[in-house]
Amino acid sequence: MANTEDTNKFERQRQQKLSRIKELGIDPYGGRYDGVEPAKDIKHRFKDGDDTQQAKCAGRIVLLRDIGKLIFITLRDWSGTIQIGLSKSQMGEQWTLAKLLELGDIIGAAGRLGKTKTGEITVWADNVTLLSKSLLPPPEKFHGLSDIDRRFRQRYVDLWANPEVMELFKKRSAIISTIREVLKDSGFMEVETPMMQTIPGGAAAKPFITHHNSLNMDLFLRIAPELFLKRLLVGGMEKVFEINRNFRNEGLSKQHNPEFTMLELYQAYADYFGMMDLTEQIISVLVEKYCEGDHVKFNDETIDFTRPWRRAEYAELLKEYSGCDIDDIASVRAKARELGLGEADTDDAVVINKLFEAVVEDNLVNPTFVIDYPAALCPLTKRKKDNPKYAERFELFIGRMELANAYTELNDPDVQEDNFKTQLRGQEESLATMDADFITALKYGMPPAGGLGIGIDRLVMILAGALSIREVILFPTLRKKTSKE
RNA sequence: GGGAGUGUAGCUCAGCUGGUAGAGCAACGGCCUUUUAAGCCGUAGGUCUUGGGUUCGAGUCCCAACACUCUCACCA
Repeated sequence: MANTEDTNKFERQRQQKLSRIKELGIDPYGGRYDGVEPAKDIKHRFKDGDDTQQAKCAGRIVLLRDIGKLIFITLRDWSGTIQIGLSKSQMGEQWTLAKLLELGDIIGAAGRLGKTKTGEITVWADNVTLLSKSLLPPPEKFHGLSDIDRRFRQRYVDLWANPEVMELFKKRSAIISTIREVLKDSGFMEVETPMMQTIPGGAAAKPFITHHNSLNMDLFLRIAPELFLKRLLVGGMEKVFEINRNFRNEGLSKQHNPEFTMLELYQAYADYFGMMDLTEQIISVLVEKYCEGDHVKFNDETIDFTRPWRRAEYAELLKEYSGCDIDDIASVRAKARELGLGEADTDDAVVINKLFEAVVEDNLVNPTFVIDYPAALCPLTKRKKDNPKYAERFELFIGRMELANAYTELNDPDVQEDNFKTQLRGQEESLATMDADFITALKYGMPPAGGLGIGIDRLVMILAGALSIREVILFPTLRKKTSKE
């Protein structure tokens, strides 16, 4: 791998160039460089035929064509690329430096803006500044860096060697900004609640444990912000949201990273139908803004975002895809057994849900709100008034992935306390660990409310066409490198 | 944790049924003032992930370890 003795021979060669540059009295690591214009803007403002135009830019050398007394450089900055032309006759003393430049170096260049014979907009530099000498060889110029492990470990190389990666993360950032705008325009306030909690609650997941020295106590990295955001409802914040990390100590997959970004929001006096409308609205805005049309390609399929999105009852979908009636628990168990889902010593609700996950979820390509979950699976959710077997909850599926989860929040402290005490068999982690202070908060009175969680990483995957969650997280969780370096 | 696959030059990859390692790019030395993955001539670069084994002989076959990928399990 990298950084072995073999690599060092390349590094040594570059070190020698570094020495020669220093001997010329040039600082190889530059400094402040003012007045730089993005490459994209330079190209955009270029007017053909006007040879009085000047330009100044800075970036990394990604291609270099040395034709003797003339050097063409493709410079990449944050906005794109632009060609720099260096000619011996125009550069004078700086020609020595020009000949020492190589792939990967970061330079600044200023001079006349013009075109070459072949029509390429070019900055004919009369001044070149070395801003940072690169000491390691860059990846292959055409294929870029494709070793997937190295791409994630050395994202700093991936980002400039593979421009589409940079574009993806710009898009991610823009998506999150848009979400914030939409919510703020709707009167929501952004808040931050503890990432380190003494009781990990709000979801069924194994937490990471850490320790605080001077308090001498264990803390848990949060698996969800839910119980704190609801405390804010009690406090009188009527529309709150948080976009931040959750941590779950579970397996990794194309859809699971141990730390992932969630939007959670709570709206007083709303319910899960209100959350459905809001979800559809937010995501539709994003599709409109960041996708071409409302039919989005994802994983060789087309997702149809045309509104309104399908709303289907949990029981109805279970019937549709498994043939089982949710109330006929014997047939549900039989089917689960048939599929090898392990239903012994497991509560009915858990078996039903295992079957649902095995049979239904993988079919939901177009946006689908699955509504009215079995109440036993939803300890933090208000039950349906007309049918208390079910809870006022939905999950949104897109592209066979669970993207959002929402419900009418339970605000009855007595029911909540009972739910906390109920432990379902077959479910390793309790859905809701007893949090006495949360019950106390509810006893002061929490307004009826709708709550919504949207998995931001998965949403970005859909909108950007990324098939793995690690493609949309800058530094995904990886195994520690033990061998070599 | 189970299963499948992959690991060869700095990078991207070839290497058939076992006979002692190749290309392109990058590098190094030349030539070249309008190139576009520039071109041409030349040079150098490898404990074929690691450790065992089979064999006269292993990049190639077998076993094990390590890493990565996919997949199943796990997973609001």
